[in-house]
Amino acid sequence: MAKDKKVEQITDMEVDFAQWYTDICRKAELVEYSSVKGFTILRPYGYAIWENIQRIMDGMFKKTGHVNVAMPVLIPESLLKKEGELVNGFAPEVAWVTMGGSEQLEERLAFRPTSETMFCDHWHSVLQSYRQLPMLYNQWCSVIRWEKTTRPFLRSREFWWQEGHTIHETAEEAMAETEQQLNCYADFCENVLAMPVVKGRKTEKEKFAGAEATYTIECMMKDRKALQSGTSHYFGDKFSRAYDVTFTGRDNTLQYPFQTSWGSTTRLIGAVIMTHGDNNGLVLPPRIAPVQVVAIPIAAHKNPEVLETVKAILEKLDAAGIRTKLDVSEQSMGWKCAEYEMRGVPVRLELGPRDLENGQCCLVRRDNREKVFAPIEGIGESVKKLLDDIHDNLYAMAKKNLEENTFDLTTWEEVRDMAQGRGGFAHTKWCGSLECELAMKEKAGVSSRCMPLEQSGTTGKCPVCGKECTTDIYWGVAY
RNA sequence: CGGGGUGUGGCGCAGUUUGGUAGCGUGCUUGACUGGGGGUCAAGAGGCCUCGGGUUCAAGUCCCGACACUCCGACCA
Repeated sequence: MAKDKKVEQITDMEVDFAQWYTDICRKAELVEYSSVKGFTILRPYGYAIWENIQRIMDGMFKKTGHVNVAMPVLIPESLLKKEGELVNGFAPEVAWVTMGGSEQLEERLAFRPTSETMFCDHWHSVLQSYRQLPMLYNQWCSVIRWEKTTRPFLRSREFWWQEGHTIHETAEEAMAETEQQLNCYADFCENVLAMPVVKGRKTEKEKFAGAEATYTIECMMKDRKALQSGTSHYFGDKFSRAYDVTFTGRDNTLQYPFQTSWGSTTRLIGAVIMTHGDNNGLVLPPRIAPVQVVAIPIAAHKNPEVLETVKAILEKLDAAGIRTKLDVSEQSMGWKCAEYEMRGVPVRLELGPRDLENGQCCLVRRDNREKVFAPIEGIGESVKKLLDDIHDNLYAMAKKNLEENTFDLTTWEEVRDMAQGRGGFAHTKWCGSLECELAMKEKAGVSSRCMPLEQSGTTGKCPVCGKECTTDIYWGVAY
């Protein structure tokens, strides 16, 4: 069939999931490789998705009192090195500036891999009193980490993100902030990206360099691998002490503030691709889709009324706050259908002479390709509802994938068999030892994803050493 | 950083085994016909064959060396 022609350009996900992913990134024109390895160009369509993510997430941050700032991109080596764990954690992947013009620099400067140090340095100079706390900062920027191997959105040497950094008077406040922002990410993923998440805490081995506790949201991709999609860290007063950030407290003593940081990145776009995409291409959750409805007039040359009506409909949709696009190009019907499916546009609106007579238009949804005819009267409301239905259905399908591929297991052999088979998340008990965690990697081929915030409270046996323990934990193969 | 794969018009590839004028599909341009799922025909434009050495009368093809992309590991968001 001719309709499958375009599809042939995208490798089937069952044949080669990695190739399928790369095909979508390129063919849907989200990214292009640049001339520097690991540095990708976000093309207009890909960047438009990121802009929608930014706009919505930024609104959520601001609702909880956060303000945006912009920190320098370069960090002096001496500043970066003040906190040992952070340095050790990031040392292998820092890129350095050593020349200024033709002069060798006195001290080399790091491209920021993350900005904790810059924020601390700044707070050191501006913080004086408890009355200034909390400071709830965020910045949208890119960071550089010299990764060994790279993939669009999932792992690149430069990536775009937001990093929130906050300082608080008390440990309790900071811990509450850490949790609040983790929940913010979870809400965003579920309500905006239609991706269910597992919320939990990272093990000592997996936590952020320098953090006292790292929390994460883990998502399951269609190949049943795990993708960490956002993280929130509690630092205690570790960095404050290392960077000498102090304030005078209510009792007139000098104190160290308690700190958090939290981040999410353009990797979210990769998560969306691998959560909702199919063999026809990208499937975008309506709330971040740059184009929510694409209108295709049919046989418009035969009857000028067709185009007029389509334009009138689009005006109504625009008025209802729906992002639309009109395609009057000379391409054939089939071409347009395949094209917008590949680009993941949630709804295609078709209107031809036949529909004109019936006072209706044809709506085709991307998620399940279902066709419905809707009266032109009240089109704004019906499309709005359709977009919500698509969101709900995408969420339900992703939830099903997560639930059907999460298994309660008791031995490492079972976990190994699962990981080497179809894959998925293994839910087990864990004694808490690094030895057993490493053994799971070594013997079962999985890494710990997180200890879920909702712990069952039951007692069971560690799948490696067999010791009685209570901690619930998820394992999986991760990106 | 270890192991594979691939570099040829914009994109996807053949040609490399056995050296001998640079090919195909698609896309692009122009025109006509079409038009409810990648339509038909015609005429065109477009190539330091990744880069650098070497062998040869002659290299896309053989030899040596770089580089890039990509996949699988290890590491990370």
